[in-house]
Amino acid sequence: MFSLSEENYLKSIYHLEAIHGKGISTNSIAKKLHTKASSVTDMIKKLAEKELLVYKKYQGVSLTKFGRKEATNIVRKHRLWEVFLVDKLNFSWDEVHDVAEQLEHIKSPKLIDELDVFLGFPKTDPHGDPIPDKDGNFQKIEKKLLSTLEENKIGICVGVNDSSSDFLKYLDKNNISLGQKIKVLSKESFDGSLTILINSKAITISKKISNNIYIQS
Amino acid sequence: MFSLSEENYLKSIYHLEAIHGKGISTNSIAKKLHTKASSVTDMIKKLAEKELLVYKKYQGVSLTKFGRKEATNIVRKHRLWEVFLVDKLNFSWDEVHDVAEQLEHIKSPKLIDELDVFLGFPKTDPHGDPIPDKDGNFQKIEKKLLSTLEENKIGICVGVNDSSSDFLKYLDKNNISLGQKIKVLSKESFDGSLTILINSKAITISKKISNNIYIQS
DNA sequence: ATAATTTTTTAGATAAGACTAAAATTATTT
DNA sequence: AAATAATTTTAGTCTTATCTAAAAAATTAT
Repeated sequence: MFSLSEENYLKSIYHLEAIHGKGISTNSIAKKLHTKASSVTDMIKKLAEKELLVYKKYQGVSLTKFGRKEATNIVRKHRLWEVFLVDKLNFSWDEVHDVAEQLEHIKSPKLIDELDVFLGFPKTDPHGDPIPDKDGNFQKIEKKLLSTLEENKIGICVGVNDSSSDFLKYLDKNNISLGQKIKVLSKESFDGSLTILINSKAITISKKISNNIYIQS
Repeated sequence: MFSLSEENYLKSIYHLEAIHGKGISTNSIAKKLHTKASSVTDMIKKLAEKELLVYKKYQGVSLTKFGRKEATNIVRKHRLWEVFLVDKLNFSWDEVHDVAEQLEHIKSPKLIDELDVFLGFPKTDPHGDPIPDKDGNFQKIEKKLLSTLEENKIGICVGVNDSSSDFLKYLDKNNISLGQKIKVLSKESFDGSLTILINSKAITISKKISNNIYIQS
């Protein structure tokens, strides 16, 4: 069993590896966890001791197989709870993160497996992210950034890159949700902004927005 | 917001007050929490500082109105989660305690109120204990110990005094569950053991058992 | 009413996890 | 290749919640 803090480090390193590959820097972990580099050094020593990751001074860390398994399980729990909150308790997708952040640390294998059954073995969470099964396996979702879609092409929104409440509320306001069809009407080369068609209504979104929406085309 | 430890102290003192009235001793709290008296003294000083309870050296403690409100809310959360586990996730009544003990500390008013809605505003938990509503009110359940029932009288099981897994499993084995009709066939005055009728089958139970079963008659 | 016992509190120590400040190492410039 | 900058680690401190051992107060027994 690992402490709440240890689990949060594991999860952060897992997410960082998903983006940057192996060899995660002390500073990047500190930034992600809103903590100080010195605190990170202390903790990664402990996690290395427990064989959850490999650490060499000044060289960053990489999760071991064991560490990745533990991290995946935390992600599984987080995402299943998110589905529960949205599907059963009327939470909207911008409200689930903080609560799931707490629920993911509850220790009970039966709880999470029964929750999985109860929810009907969902494959993705409310933001389109894949949910690992009991064994840690999950399907990679085919997706690309809306910002890479060409003019006059159509895509289906399948995920978001930013799960902050602010961003999600912006999407709600503009009727952008998972499964939504999006057509790129035009692309402004100067600032990368897009004019897109949603439910036969044209709106213009900034590059920053289109860089945080995943689509399938 | 209170820490996990603070919440556990509040809850324990709340339960002790329900049995023994005001003025809970340091030692009894220590026993309940499996901790040492000196640790309790430290903590109750802190809780008194926060006006959750009243404390005078060597005199024990009593919850303030504020402290009781907080404690009641933790109990509400614990019991609602127990209902969730049994009704929705196929837990049996002897499996819920440890998990609910963790879940009760999740901080999200929306979570618990939506859970209440989702469960259909249950009035009692799987052990027959009342669930406080949002405002902390709950109905007192009319009940007495099975051990006080006279020969040839009939009662309905409405609760248990001991929620340990061992005791609950014993009840399962003997088909004693909430709502079960129980008739006292005979009472042995020497050791207080009872012979009772359950589903037209007679069994004999010890005084210790009958002292932990609540009935309505 | 005094002695013995039990309970409670105080004092000082420990572990986890965070912090600041300074030192060590690595990376980047010029 | 040396100087500067950035990153990482170390050393020492703090807080929370625990503990043990000893002192103080309250209770019980003689």
